[in-house]
Amino acid sequence: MNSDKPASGETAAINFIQEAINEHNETGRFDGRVHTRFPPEPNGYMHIGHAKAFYLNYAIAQANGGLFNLRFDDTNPLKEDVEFVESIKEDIAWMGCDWGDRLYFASDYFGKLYDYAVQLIEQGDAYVDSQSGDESRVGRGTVKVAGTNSPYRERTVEENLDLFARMRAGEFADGDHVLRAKIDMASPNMLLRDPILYRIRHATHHRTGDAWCIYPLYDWAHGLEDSIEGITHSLCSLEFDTHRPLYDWFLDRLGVFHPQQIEFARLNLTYTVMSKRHLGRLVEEGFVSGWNDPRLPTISGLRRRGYTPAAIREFLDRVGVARADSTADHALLEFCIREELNKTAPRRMGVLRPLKLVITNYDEDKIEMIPCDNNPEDDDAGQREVPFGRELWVERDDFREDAPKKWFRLAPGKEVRLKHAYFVTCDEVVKDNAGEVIELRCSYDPASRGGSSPDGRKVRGTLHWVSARHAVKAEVRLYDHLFAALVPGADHDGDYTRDINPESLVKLSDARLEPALGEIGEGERVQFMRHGYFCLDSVESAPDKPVFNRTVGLRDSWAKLEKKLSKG
RNA sequence: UGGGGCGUCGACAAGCGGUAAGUCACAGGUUUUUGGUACCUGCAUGCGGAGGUUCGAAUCCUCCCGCCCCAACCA
Repeated sequence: MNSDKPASGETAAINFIQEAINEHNETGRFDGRVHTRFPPEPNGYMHIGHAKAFYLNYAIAQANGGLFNLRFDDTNPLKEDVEFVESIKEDIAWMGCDWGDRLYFASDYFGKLYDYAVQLIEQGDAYVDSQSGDESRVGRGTVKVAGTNSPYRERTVEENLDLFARMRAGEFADGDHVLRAKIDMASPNMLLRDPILYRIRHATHHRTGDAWCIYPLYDWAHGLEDSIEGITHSLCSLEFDTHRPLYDWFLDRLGVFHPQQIEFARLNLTYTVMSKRHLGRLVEEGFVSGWNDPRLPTISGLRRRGYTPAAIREFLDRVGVARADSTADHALLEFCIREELNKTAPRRMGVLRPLKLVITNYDEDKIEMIPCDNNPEDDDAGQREVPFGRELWVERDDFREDAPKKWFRLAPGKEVRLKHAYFVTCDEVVKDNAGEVIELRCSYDPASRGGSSPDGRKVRGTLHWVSARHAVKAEVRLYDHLFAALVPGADHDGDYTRDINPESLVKLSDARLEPALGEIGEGERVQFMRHGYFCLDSVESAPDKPVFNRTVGLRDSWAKLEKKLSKG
């Protein structure tokens, strides 16, 4: 499960979509063929909710020996841009979803779509409407009141053909006319009240330039895009359920290949927001540093944070696919990345908030190279040698002047184990004028080298450490939920920015790391022992000033225990 | 004149008339040179509610309640 590509057996347990496919295979509806697609609009960055959609499409195709297309649904030149095309491709590929040579654009079908529209007009199934936007809005009625027919609804086929050709030729201004399907203005399904197929937009398209000044709308274009590509199963999110009758109507009227649209519930996650619009606002208003801010659920953010494609896929597999609105627990995502990194990430020692520890009975100039296991979970990971000397950095949080109950770590007079090295006992606490502890003076037991004593005495606490003389200085960034609320905005009338967690990013600029961490490469993931999993920040890290991101912390049962003790 | 979708443990989610899987979370314990990991145990007499059909109902029927989506020339 650690490869970049999903294993074939990895795909999720059978779900209702696979059941539908099984049924189609039995009846021979698609001749046993399974062909899916992911149709993003290039107007923003991909987030983990999109990942659910494209991974589902990809996995379903894989599981059935089928094909998966990537198709950009670029029918609205006002909102779309090539910048997004590239980032979307990068994110989908990174997730291991391979579209082979099947990269398509809805804009490639503009000519065919136009011809189909002409066919519809000729059949008497579409007409040019010349009402203003306001008029047609009023005419559509409301959810409880039937709409009324447009005064232009009964134009002749010839007139419609002429007007439509002139729309395409650029004879009219934006908004002068639209092409509408002639369905039923009284339908209880609002979408069937003569939906608009084309609007006039004198805008330059990022791919077709100025070749067109009329652009198709989603409902008209989407089913045909699927049909043209021979898609068998058109998977989309729940809100398109009411669009399905329209999807079917166009395909039936045109008599073309007819894929099956199937809707599933989109992914929501606790402690975050998940829509391009909401994420975009966070970026634009500076609540985060960009679309790839490590606190965002964007694919680029998760990547920068240190998440792996396999862990995200595992998460998606565990969440499953169903039709009920749901909000997955963010803790499950964290579980998945911990599960993988525990098995794969080399262990290293890093002191985040340094406190000097001096071993008074250790020779001033002596340096020992201490062999340390790279990963107790992986027998093949081997060992590395870490320099040890008289002056060390240890974690400030690992010392308490007044040790609480069940405290296993450093305190005056207490003995602890320095991981892989020696037992040390805290003899003296040195403070500055302000009363701040600035140094611990300890003595070590030379017989305890390697971390165990020949007399067999037990030491409960094991601490990580870094030789002061060899330490690499670095900045470390600790991340927490971007929002403090389970469902951001729920208690503030939807204004999720009011639930922003002020401590979602903590920068520690004075961390001291073992030498091996000075040579780590981008994309490598390590465990800082007793802290969590970290990687180099791909944006702001520099060779002379490394910056590490915490992907996720280790479980901290001491923190829980202490909380309980202080309450009890 | 409204239409559509959905309600099974704190969160996901199996279940498809034969007597409530699993995972995360949570709680307790064992092991431990990471208070990590691993392992063990516990966690729905109950399936939104009320009736009904049946030997038997989360599964079928009826009514009710709740939540989500639809009135962009967005997707």
